[in-house]
Amino acid sequence: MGITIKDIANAAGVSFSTVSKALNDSPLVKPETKSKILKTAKELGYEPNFAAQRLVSKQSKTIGLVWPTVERAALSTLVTKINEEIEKHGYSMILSINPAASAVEMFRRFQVDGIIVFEENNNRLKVDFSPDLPVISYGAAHNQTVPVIDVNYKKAMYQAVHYLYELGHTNISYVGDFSPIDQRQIEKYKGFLEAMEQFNLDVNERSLINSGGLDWYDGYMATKRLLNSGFIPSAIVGGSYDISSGIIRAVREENLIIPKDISIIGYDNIPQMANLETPLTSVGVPVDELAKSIVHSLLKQMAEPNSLPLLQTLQPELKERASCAGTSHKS
Amino acid sequence: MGITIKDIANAAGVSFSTVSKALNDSPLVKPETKSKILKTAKELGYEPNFAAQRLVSKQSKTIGLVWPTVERAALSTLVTKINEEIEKHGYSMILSINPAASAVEMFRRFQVDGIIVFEENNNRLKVDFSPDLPVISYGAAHNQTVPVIDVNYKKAMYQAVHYLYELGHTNISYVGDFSPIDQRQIEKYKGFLEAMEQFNLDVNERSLINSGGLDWYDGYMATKRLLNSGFIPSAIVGGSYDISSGIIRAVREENLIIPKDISIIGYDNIPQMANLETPLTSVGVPVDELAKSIVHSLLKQMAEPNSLPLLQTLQPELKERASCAGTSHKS
DNA sequence: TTGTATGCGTTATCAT
DNA sequence: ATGATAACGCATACAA
Repeated sequence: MGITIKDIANAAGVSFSTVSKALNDSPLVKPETKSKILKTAKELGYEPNFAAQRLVSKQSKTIGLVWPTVERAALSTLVTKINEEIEKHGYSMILSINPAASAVEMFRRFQVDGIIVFEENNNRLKVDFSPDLPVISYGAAHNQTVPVIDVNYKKAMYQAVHYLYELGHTNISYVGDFSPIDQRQIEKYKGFLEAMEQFNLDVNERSLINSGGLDWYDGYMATKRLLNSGFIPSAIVGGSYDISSGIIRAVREENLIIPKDISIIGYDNIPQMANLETPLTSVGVPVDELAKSIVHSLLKQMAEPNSLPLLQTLQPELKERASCAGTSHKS
Repeated sequence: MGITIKDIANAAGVSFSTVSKALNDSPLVKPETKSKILKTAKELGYEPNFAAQRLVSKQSKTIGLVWPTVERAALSTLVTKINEEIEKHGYSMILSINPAASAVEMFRRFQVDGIIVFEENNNRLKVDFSPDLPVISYGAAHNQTVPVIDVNYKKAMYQAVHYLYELGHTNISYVGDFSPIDQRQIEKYKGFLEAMEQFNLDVNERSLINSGGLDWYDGYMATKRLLNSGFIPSAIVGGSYDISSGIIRAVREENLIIPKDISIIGYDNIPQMANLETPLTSVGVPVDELAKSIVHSLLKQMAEPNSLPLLQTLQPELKERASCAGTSHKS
C-alpha cells in the first residue's frame, strides 16, 4: 500500500488528475504547481503503480527474453549486450529460463511489449502467437511464423576455410558438435563441408571431428582424439567459443605451438576470444552488431507490426588475432 | 485488447461477477453454470489480464531474481534449480541481469511478491528496502538489513582438508581466487588457512595459489605455475567448480595421474562435477538443497514478514567421487 | 445461487 | 490552468 497520486493530491491541495498531469510533465499545468507537486511527491516517497499504469496504458515498456539454456558463454555476453541495447531505448528487459511455451505465456501475462526468443535445439516455439504480440526469434531459419534473425553460418565457414586456404593450409579439420537437432550446428557443419569442396580440399574422417557437445571439454576431448590418431592437421576450425578454447588446450597439451605448428580459427565473435591463452582468430557476427540487430528489429516490429521480413540473415566477419599463420610447405 | 470476463458474461448469459467467481473456482457458483462458463471462456480464448488482477489483488505470484553476472557454471545450475522450486510452489520467476539497485527497482514496479538477490563482489545492495517487499540474499554474511543465506565456507574447507589429512596428505595446496572484494572467496581462503593450521600442516607460498579469477583457465594457469615451480603437492583443493576443472586439466597435462599421483578436491556441489574427465570429489552445499533453502526462506518471509533470522548458514557436505586417494608415504 | 456495486491507481477526456 | 469523471479488467462485499 504505497503512496498514490491521491495522497499527493491531498497533501498538495490539488486534484489527483492535476497530479497525474504534473507527474507526466504535461504542459497543461502551471510550472509552479507542477514543481510543488513534484516536491511533495518526492517527500512522500511516491512510487507509481505499474500495474495500474499498464492497465490503462496497455504498455509495459519492457521486453521479455526467453533463454531456455542458461549455460553458454557466447550467449551470456549476447544477453548482456541485448540488455544494454534495450535499456538504451528506454525499455527494461526481463528474462525467463523456462521452455519457450511457458515463458511466452508468462510474458503475455506480464504484458511485455515484445519478446525475444533464443531458440535452442528442439526448443521450438510451436505456440501460435496472437498476432498482437511482437516476437522475434534468434536462431537458425526454419519455416515458422515469426521473424527470425539468422546468421550466415555457411559464409562464416567459407570465410574461415578461405582464410586458411590463402595461408596455404590444405589439411584442415573441423571440430564441432554434429548434433542433428541443433540447426545452428548443422549449418556450420554443412558450411565447412561446402567450403572445403569449393577449394578442392580433401575431406575425410580425420577432418570431421564430432565433439558431441558444446562445452569446452567436449572440444578438448575431441581434439585429443584427433591428435592422438596420428594425424596432425595444419589447421583446425572450431565450432564455437567454448569448443575452441578446448581445442587450444588440447593442442598445447601436445606441445604444438600455435600458430607455428598448427593454426586455429574459431566460430563466434565475442571479446573474450582475445583473452584466451592464445588470442583466437575467429569468424562470426560481432556480438554488438548481433545484439543491436535483434533489438532494433524487435523495436521496429513493435512500432509497425508485420513490417519485418520473416528472415534476416546477418553476415559474419573475420577477425584476425594471433592463432593463425601461413604454412611454408604446401602439403 | 483480449477477451474479458464481460465478453464471457455476455456469451454465457450471466453476469461478469459470476464469471469471475467461476474462473476462480468459487464454491458459490452452481457446478453447471461454472462448467458452462469455463467452456465458453475456453472457446473465446480468454486470457486473464494480469495487470488488472494485480491491481486488485496486490499479488503477482512471481518472484524476481537479481543476477548481475550471468557467466558462472555453478550459479547457472543454481538458478535453474531455484526456478524449478519456485514453479513447484505456484509462482513464476523472472530474472534481471542488471545491477542490484536498478533490478530491484524494476521488480518493485512489476510488483513481484519477493526478491532473491545474488550478491557478487561489491555489487551489494545498499538500497533501502521498503520493509514491505520481502527480499532474501544469497551471499556471504555482512552487516546489512535483509536476511541472507550463507554457506559455511570455513567448514567446507575444514572438511576438505580433514578428508585429505585422513588420507595421509600433508602437502596440500589451495588454488582459488584471492580477490579481496569477493566475500565468498575470502571465506574459503581463510577457511583453508584455518584448517591447515588445525591439522598442523605446513603452509607456505606454494600451498596458496591465487588464480586471480574464477574461470576455468584461471585455475588452469594457476596450477600450471604451481606445478612448474618444481614442487608437486600430494593434494590440491580447488576453490570452485570452474577452477577445479582447470586444475584437473593442468594436472593431467603434466602427466600426473589422478588420484594416484595427486588428489584433487573441489568446492561446489553440483551434478556436473561427476561429468568431468575425472569425477571430482567435492565439498559444498548440494545445489538442490541450496535452492530449496533459498526459496523456502523467501516464501516464509513473504508469509510472515520478519520471521526470518538475518543470517542462515547452510552446512556443506562432502561427496566422494573419484579424484582422491590415500598416500602410502607420509611425507 | 446469482447479480449489483464499488474500488484498486492510473490516464485521458471532458468541463469548468 | 485545473478539476470532475469515465474507463482499463478484475475481485469481492453485499444485495437480491
